[in-house]
Amino acid sequence: MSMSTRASTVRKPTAPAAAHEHAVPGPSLGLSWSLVALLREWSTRVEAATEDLPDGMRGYQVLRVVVHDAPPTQASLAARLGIDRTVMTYLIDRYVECGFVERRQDPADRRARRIVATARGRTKLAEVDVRVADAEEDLLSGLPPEDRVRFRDLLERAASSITEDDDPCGVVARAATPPAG
Amino acid sequence: MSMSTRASTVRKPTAPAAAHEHAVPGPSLGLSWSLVALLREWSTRVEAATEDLPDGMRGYQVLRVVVHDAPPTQASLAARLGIDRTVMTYLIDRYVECGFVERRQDPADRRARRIVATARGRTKLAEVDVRVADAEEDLLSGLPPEDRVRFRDLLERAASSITEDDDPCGVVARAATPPAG
DNA sequence: TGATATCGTCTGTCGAGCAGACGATCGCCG
DNA sequence: CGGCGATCGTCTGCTCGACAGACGATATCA
Repeated sequence: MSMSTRASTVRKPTAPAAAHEHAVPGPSLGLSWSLVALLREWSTRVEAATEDLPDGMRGYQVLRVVVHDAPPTQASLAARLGIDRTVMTYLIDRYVECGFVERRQDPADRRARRIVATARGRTKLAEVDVRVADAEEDLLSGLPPEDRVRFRDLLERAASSITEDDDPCGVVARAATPPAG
Repeated sequence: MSMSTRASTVRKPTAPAAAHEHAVPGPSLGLSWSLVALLREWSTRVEAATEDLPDGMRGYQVLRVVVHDAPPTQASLAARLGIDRTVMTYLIDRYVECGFVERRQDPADRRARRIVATARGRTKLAEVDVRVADAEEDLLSGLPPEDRVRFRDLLERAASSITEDDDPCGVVARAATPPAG
């Protein structure tokens, strides 16, 4: 769908815990506001939970994919997570340094490097996973348990519906439709 | 809670729509993944919807507060949205240039400038609001309408529970607390 | 009145992301 | 077999945004 390079400038809001204004707008400033608020808090917490991992949350996402998927190449990782290749290079560098992953020549394509997780990397991920899950549960502590479950479910469905739509051929095509038919 | 300056590095993932790997991990990579995915798509779309506003989505948030609240000072705006004061300065600058807002001396405190929206600013906001709402609705198009409503509701409740918990004194204090000692 | 804190502004520095070029390798096609 | 374009990972240089710090103006308190 090629949103072009346009969208940028969304950098993380810094949030140095500075606010504390008494002029809280109160309720319902729209979906945007809720999402932004939730996101800010979420990223703060997850960032804290992943602080001993290189590149914080982003590195966490990378490690996650590396561990759960078949050893991906740097390019596929980059594409999947929306990270630049050049960035992926030194991101992986740091993970190699820490002994969390290894670069291996793909015997089938000697240009590519397969990124595989070390035992240490897996252990670390498991550990951080717990902290992250914890932080997330904490994040939703304002909701009664049943609603949390519902929320997670809806969120997941919404997200998966997106990642599928990502490809214009997507949902339909995957069955048996010739592209642009 | 003072997360210190630590949490950074969360910059927006670029998302040049490059992926299209067939190795979609399938279901349930956790809340993180869903949130990240949803967020990425959301910010791409909202960014597009707010592209003719200075500073994109962030500027949009600012304008929103300016229009809906009593004229805030730059400092309160900055604190509220987690933006640095020095950044807020030139952000407002641009909005003044565009004629969307005005700076007015606060008669009660001549250091502070009250940011007030112009008629033009209000109009523009209304226009962008529609586009954003549109984009958001589009974002959830993968969910049946009833679920969208439920999702919005849950999201909003989760968010508001957070912004209140934000300040430990928060809800209670808002009644009658002297400003910062 | 003087001391201290806050508001908004300006300047300098730092770091991250991105474009572009490069060597190595693949795959294709003649 | 040998050339040709494309791709992978890397490196380099540039650009842009965030943040620290200093500054004048003003408020507040002693």
